[in-house]
Amino acid sequence: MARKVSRRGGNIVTIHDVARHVGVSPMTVSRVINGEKNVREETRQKVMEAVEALNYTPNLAARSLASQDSSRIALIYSNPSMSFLSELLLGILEQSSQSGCQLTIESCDGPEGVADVLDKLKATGVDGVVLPPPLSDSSRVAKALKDMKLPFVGVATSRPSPDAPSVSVDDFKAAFAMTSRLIQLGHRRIGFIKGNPNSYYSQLRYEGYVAALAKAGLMAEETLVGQGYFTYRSGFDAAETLLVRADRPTAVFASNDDMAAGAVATAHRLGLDVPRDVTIVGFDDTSMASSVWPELTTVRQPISDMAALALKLLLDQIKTRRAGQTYAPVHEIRDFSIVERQSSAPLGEASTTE
Amino acid sequence: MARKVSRRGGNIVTIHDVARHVGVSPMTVSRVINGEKNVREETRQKVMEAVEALNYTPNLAARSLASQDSSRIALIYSNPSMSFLSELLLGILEQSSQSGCQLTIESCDGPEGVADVLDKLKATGVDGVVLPPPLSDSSRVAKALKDMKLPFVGVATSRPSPDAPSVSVDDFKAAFAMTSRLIQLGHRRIGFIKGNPNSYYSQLRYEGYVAALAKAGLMAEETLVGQGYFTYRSGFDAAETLLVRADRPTAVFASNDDMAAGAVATAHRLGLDVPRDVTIVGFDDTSMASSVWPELTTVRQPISDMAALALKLLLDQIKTRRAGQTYAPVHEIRDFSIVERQSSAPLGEASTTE
DNA sequence: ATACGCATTGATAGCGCTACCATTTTCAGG
DNA sequence: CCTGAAAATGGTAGCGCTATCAATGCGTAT
Repeated sequence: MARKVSRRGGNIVTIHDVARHVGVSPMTVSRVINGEKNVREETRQKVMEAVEALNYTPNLAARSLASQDSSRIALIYSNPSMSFLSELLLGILEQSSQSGCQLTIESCDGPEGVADVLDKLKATGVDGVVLPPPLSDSSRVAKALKDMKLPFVGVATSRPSPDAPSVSVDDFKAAFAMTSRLIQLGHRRIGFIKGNPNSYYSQLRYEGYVAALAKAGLMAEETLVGQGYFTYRSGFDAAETLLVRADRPTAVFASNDDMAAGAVATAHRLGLDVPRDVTIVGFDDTSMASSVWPELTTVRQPISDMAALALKLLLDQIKTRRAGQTYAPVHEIRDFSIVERQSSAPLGEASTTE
Repeated sequence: MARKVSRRGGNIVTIHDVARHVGVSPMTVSRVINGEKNVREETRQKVMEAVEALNYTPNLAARSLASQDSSRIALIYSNPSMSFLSELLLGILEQSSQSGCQLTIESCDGPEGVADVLDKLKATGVDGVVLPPPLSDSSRVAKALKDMKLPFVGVATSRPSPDAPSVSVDDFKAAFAMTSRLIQLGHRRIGFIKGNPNSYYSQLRYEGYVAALAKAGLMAEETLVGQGYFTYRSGFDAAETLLVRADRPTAVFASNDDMAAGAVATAHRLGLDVPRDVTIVGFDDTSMASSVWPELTTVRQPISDMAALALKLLLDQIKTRRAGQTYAPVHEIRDFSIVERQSSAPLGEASTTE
């Protein structure tokens, strides 16, 4: 009998082919590719080589069907800072295609709108939910999810729910580090633009700023702090108050990139050069940061990684729950970093670029 | 024997349950949910009702395993205007989860870098590729894909490959429409900021602008046209040349949103109010358009829909090819629309908002 | 040497769905 | 009423993988 021709493109290589090639059972191959123990090192090696040689890639559909772990997970977002969202999607997509889970993306209008989405999801049947900010910060949403007994995970939350895992950076520490960096650059009058007062992480960022100033023996002057709402426009407006003053700050730390970009626009409008006349820095390192000019110095969160990890945690949680065990939520903290671009400069230094 | 408890969350409903409920065979149910003919109307009705009643949703993993149509498709992007990308992702994701195909996202550095990515993909085995701009415009990439006999689809291409399907808007017509709108608002001196000269759609947008002017009996003055490269910075710079002149244009049409945002920044820097002193409009309606202030009037492309459709076309193509038939590429044109926000105003009108 | 425990491997039986072919039903025309 | 073809439906056999448990091999305590 002739070998059946696969209808799949080129990928006719199955686990059986690999098994035959090595001379073991498919089961052993399965164990190797899933990284289980109880496989002799020698065997593992041989299988690995065969996988490499035959260019085998597991069929995710078959895998999730067989292992019954195909989960439907939903990502619910509101107030999409698109740039944040896209990075998030990138990370989550990668992970989901690796884990072979079905992703649904839903949007809603703020924490209030979540209820509707949840109802809809309940009808279609989801197994878990990923919550980016600002939803991840809402205890109301957390409660709703908990009531539905739906596992979820928060991404970039500063106030993680005690019931659900989360992945975030240390907002306080990050804001502290950025502020310290500005001080190190020689700045003493450092302005700050707060984010939405409802957000806990907004609060943390502010506290980090204050703490860094304090450590350097500086005081957080109220007149140097503006209130924003994480939008470009709010940064634009808040910056005006800060920058029209004669004794304006030499540096402004906006607590997200959108507001920093708005602040830069205001600086320009007031005839101030950035960074020559004023240093402006942001937070998040969304695509906004590198698409405006001058490109923003900012605090980078590894959003994509965080999202991937979050999904993994969620899947773990679901698995654990299905096994009937109780899940102890873990709260992962990722490292941030400070990316220095063209919007910041040491105090008093004449010019930087061109 | 006790009913086996499913390990899946809530979704224990299988095609068998539905079949039993109606009193038909699973096969019939399968036919109904896949919209095949050869099912009596009466039967179809009953099955539909049962599906509804039991809240059945097909298991995609099982489906794609059984039907052998699980395709791996890759989205390759370069020069990610993140905002564009994220909209694209949203659309493609939705479609892919419906179609049960595996998505991989790959990035590369311009058309030159595609070769490497392609090699990698070839190794892991993909069945098709989705190409957003600017890659979708590159005949070099198209050729490489064709040589590999790898099906692909272009999103937002103005110069579709004769061998592959594509989805796009009519860039010429859109630019024509926007320019006409500016004329209708009373503007006569209308500047234009071109995009990257390598992009064909950039060319088309420019031609649309010129044609609209011509139709209104206006001439496209060379001094009113700036050269940009689709980046914020390039719009920022190009706008300066246009706007410092005493006889500056009263409106500037930048051929994408990033450049328009850059132009707005320049206008502000020069002490011009937008839109009071100058109207500035963009193209694409990416998130950039609504995150800057004033929010940009722009040409909206339904990116998300286009991406979803593109994926569908790609999957069709793959299916057709597998069936051994020849595929005649279709080129879909989607409708654009003009979204008027705060960055445009009728000529001479004192103020608009606040 | 015998037995026991542990690490390693293999055989079997599906996961939920659909392709394929066999079977039954339906209904026109004779 | 019969015949034959088309329409409608059902039965069977996997898709590629993994859970489960049985079987093997090996080292060590008895």
